[in-house]
This record gives sequence, structure tokens and C-alpha cells, in this order.
Amino acid sequence: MEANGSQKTGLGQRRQQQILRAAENEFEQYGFNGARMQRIADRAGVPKSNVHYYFANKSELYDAVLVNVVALWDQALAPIDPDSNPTEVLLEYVRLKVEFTHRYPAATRIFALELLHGGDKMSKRLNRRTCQWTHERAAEIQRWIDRKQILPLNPYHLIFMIWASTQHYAQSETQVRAIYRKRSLTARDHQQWAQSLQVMVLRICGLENPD
Amino acid sequence: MEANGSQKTGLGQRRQQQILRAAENEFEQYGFNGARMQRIADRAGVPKSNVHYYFANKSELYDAVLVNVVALWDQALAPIDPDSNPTEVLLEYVRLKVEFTHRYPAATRIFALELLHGGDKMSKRLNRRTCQWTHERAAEIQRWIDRKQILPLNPYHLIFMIWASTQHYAQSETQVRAIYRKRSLTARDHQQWAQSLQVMVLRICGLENPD
DNA sequence: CGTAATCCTGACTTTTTAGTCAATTTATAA
DNA sequence: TTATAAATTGACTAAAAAGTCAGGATTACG
Repeated sequence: MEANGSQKTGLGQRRQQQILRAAENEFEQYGFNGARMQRIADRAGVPKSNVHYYFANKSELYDAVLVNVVALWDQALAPIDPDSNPTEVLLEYVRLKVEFTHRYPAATRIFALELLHGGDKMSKRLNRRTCQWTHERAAEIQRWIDRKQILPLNPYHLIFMIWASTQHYAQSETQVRAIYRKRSLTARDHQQWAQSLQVMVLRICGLENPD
Repeated sequence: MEANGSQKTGLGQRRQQQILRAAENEFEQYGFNGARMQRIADRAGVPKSNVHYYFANKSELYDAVLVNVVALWDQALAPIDPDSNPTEVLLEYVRLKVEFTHRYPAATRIFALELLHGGDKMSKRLNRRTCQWTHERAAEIQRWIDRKQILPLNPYHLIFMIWASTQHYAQSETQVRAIYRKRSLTARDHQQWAQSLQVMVLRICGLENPD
């Protein structure tokens, strides 16, 4: 009768995933407090009690969604070859970050919502990883500055600027759409945004070669 | 008995403001759905029924809060002398925007929350004003480019980058604090952020004079 | 004063929503 | 085939929150 990790059939697993996806959309759109168990059930096409069969309560369901979100973020932090030169690293990172935002808008928005609400429910683990990643990256940037490979600047501020900007199309999509008078933002819109951001970052670092 | 705009005494007006401020904090912290009328009453130090005396229901109270937020935003959009040169305009705008974010964190976060939720409740009026302002500013930037006063770039993207970055300290305060290992962000933190952003924007536009 | 308008409030009702449970169906595997 | 576990579900309960209201207190003002 219990559900906690004791699914035997693949069918149960699939149903659980189906509910999880429905929940992700609901939480993205309404946030934790605005989300309704009934609507999540409706989205998943199952009765509400079936949702409770797999997830004891709303918090547990939200936590399960956050696990996915956090896993995605971990992945987004992962790469970047330390042997590359500053230009390559920066271009690649901006491109990846914009692509991520475009590909996982739900995860991006849920993350943003969590931060706005103080990130209490966000796992401590992610926080530690993010901080560590940031300090390492900042140190790397500082090394570039020391070696005169890029213009001097506050490394943390460069990282913040990239984060803030890359997420902008997801976080403020409404505003951007209103200004462009568009119903939705296409892959092309995101590509152009990525390109502009790349140019900006290179100019900030004095890396643009004007040919 | 009715309250709608029929206050005679200044005392009633003051009480209404007091409730409005309490509501602003509550909505900032919990969002519309997470906000509780009881907690708003507690914050304001009055019984719940007194809140209902001034605001018929939660939505009406939220709308009243949004009116203030929108008014602040209007104000933030207002200035900028068209006769100034690009450098002056950009420096001043970045400084103003960061200062605004620091001075009115509640308004900034409520606005961000609204955008994340699609901005349905945000007045159409603000939207039109914002769009108009943006198009005017973009045209102005385009003129600078045409006259070779600044390097070529997508004017809208420059505006988005400034918006996204200037708001970052309010929207992702949790993350920034975690990285800096600080309990709160001071005026000094914001000043330094403003300065960094100013340098970045100037470099993006090719306006930095390295003396 | 007096009285009328405004303001205030505790106790209440209503609505919404999360969460439970017993009964039933469906799948699994000996 | 049949015993057992897993999955499903409608009808229910409990809790939380919004919202109402009658009557009391306070204030403005002639």
C-alpha cells in the first residue's frame, strides 16, 4: 500500500513521473502556495487521491520537483575546460546558460521563485555547490586579470551580470514579449540574445577583436 | 460604514496607509497566494476585521499595493535629460536603477514576482508606459550608434542587460548573500555593484576612457 | 452637549483546500 | 488459477483561511 520507493512495476514509476511533470508545470506557474493539488491531478489526468498515493503531501511533492530542478542546475554548473583561453570559456558559458534557460524554462522559473522567497526549501547542498563553483570561477577570472589576459574588474560582478542577464528571458518573459509584441519567444530570439550577450561580455573583458 | 474613498478624518487615512505598508511586506515575502490576511493584520497591529473595513478583500488590497509599486516604477522610468551625452545618460541611469532597487526592495520583488506569474494583475497602463519608454530609449541608443558615438549593438539587448543586472541584488539576494557570506547587503555593496555595472556598460558601448 | 458619520472589533459563517480511508480493481508471480 | 501486493478511486473529514456582521466606541462638528 505504501508508495515510498517501493514501486515494483514500471507502470507505477511512469505514473509517478507523469504526476511529477504535471506538478512541475503547476509549481512553475503558481509557486508553492498558489499550486493546487486538485489542479496537479487534473493536469496529470488522474484523481487527486492518486496523487496522494505517490506523494504523501504537497511539500513532499514539491521537494521531489526541486530535486529535479537542483539536478539540472548542478548539470549547468558542471563543465568548462580550464585549459581553454578566456574568450573560449566565456563564449561557451554564456551560450550554455542561455540555452539552458530556453530549454528548461520551468526549472529556471522555479529556481527564481525559490530565490525570491529566500530559498528556504532549496537544498543546502545546492547552495554549497553553487558557492564553491562561484568562488572557483572568480579565482580563475582573477588569474586572467593578474596575467593581463583580460581587463581588470570584480570577478564576482562579472558572474552576477552573466547570471542575471542569461536568466532574464525566462524570469521576465512577460515583459520581453510585451516589448517585442510577440506571443512567444523562439529559439531564434534566444540565439540572438546569446550572441549579444557574448559580444557584451567580450567587450567588458577587452577581448573583442574588431576585424 | 463604507470605506471606499470616503475617509473624512486623517486618522482613517493614516490607518489605511499603515495596513497598506504591512500588506506590502507580507506580499513581498509570501506572494499573493502565500499572503495571509491575519498576518497582515498582525503586522499592522490591528484586528483582521479592521483590514476588511478598509479593503473589501485580498485582491483589492493587493491591487492597492500594486498601485504604489507601479507608481514607483513610473517614477524610475521618468528622468534622463535627452541633451546629455551617452556616457552621462548611461552612468546616471545605472546609478539610479541600482539605487532604486536598494531603496525599494519590496517594490522590486513584488514586481519581479508579478512578471514571473505572467503579470496578469499588473495594470495594462504600466505595460504600455514601459513599452513606450523602452522603444524611445532604444531609438535614442540607435541614434548614438548611427552617429558613431557608441559601438554598434542591439539597443533592446543593452536595456535588458541593464534591467536584469540592476535588479539582480534584489531578486537573488539570497544567492548573493550566500556567496558573500553576509547576513545582509549594505548600501556599500550596492554602490560597488553600481560602479562595476557602470564600467561594464561603458566598455560595452566603447565609452571607457582609460586614463 | 447631542447626534451623525466614521471607525473598530469579537464572534461568527462560508469557502476553499489539503489530506484520509475503505472498498475496489488491476497486475504479478508461484 | 489463485493468493498477494500494488495501484486506483469516490466519498469523506479536518483544517485553514477568507470574509461577514451586528453592535459598541470614537470622533467631528453644529
